[in-house]
Amino acid sequence: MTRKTEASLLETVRSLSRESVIVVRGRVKAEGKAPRGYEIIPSQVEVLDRAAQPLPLDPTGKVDAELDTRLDSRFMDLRRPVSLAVFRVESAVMQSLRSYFYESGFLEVCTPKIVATATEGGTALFPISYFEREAFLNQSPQLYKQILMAAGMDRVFEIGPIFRAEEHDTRRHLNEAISVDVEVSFADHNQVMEVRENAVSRAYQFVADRCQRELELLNVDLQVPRVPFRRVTYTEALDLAREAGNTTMKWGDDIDTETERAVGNLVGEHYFLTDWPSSIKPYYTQPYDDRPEVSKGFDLMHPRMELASGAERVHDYNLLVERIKKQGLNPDGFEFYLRAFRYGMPPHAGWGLGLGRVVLTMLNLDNIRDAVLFPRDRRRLVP
RNA sequence: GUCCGGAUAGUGUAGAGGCCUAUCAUGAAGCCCUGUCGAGGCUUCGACCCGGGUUCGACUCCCGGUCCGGGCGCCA
Repeated sequence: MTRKTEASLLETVRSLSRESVIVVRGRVKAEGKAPRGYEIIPSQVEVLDRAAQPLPLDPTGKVDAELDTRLDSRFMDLRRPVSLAVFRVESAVMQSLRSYFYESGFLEVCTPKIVATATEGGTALFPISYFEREAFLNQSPQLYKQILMAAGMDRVFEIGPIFRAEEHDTRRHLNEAISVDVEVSFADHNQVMEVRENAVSRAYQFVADRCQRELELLNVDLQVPRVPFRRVTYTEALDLAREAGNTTMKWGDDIDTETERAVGNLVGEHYFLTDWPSSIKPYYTQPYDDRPEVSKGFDLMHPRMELASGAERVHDYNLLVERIKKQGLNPDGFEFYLRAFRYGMPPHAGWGLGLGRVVLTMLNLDNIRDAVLFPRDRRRLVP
């Protein structure tokens, strides 16, 4: 290397701003003093793109940035290894879930996210303008998964977005989320609970095997939950919370945050909350034959929060119509859905799992926004 | 929605009526030093969210707004 080329190289390197994109050509040389044990003796340095200054946050992690600052400049935030690690883990979780479903004979499906009416009742939907009509963003693939059961697609799964226009403002809610949804024909609630605990346990194992560097960066000592997960009935959960003096709930109330947390602390690991009162579960949840006030609905719980809900579904047309009416909804609005129940609908069961919450609880993150690349909440619509 | 807390250089922070010409770190510019480190040293640059009020004097206190964080609610 001549002195002249060395001088021009030095000038190029000296003039570089931090985070500029370059190509270095040169000889790789072992060097004990270098941080990674080798150095590149450059013969050519090419500047592909010069980074502007100052940077919106410090990508080396030397100086912290608040979540809001990080989300405003997510592209820069993700250059921090700890931030990127979360999404490497998320990708591994999705890979594990997909491979598990494919191995188990599931079909992956895509259901529409633009829907005609607020058919499911209850939760608030985002209205959108659809040519000359009003339409909505779907809050769940629920009805479409069930229609596919009538189509003979006996085992389906979907990983896709769901939208909820609720004005909640917490560390565990977003207005757009990714839902992992499963529906299985000729299965009851117990069988799909097994699918779910296996899916979650395998995802943990996959991450433990494949993401050691990420877990280390994130300072997570990952415990793979063992199957079967504990089953706790709604009634037992209430009793547990009462004994601990941590609830004011009555049987039939929806479980509040305080009770949920109390039971989570007592159980201390993933568990299923089963046998919910029929009155607080949606119309498509199958009641027990011998005690219709109790349903075959279940939630998958992490000690910190709910991860997923599911149920054996009502497959009898008449019962379904009756339950829709009982919940104060108009069956006319459900015609596209109810039609699928008239010409031979197998019994079926399924569930939906919040991907962000799985990652959040797996990595013990503080805020769901940390587990989503570009989160959408009450106030944040960009980036 | 509601309650509590907060907003200071690009980023993260200290300061709680006059000690503020506002602290420290990081960063940027420059100089010096140096086979390795998040290198080091010195110099310089860069900030009090907005509007009103109280006061001789407001970054600091009061009122309103905006935005942020947390709890609860809502989340079939």
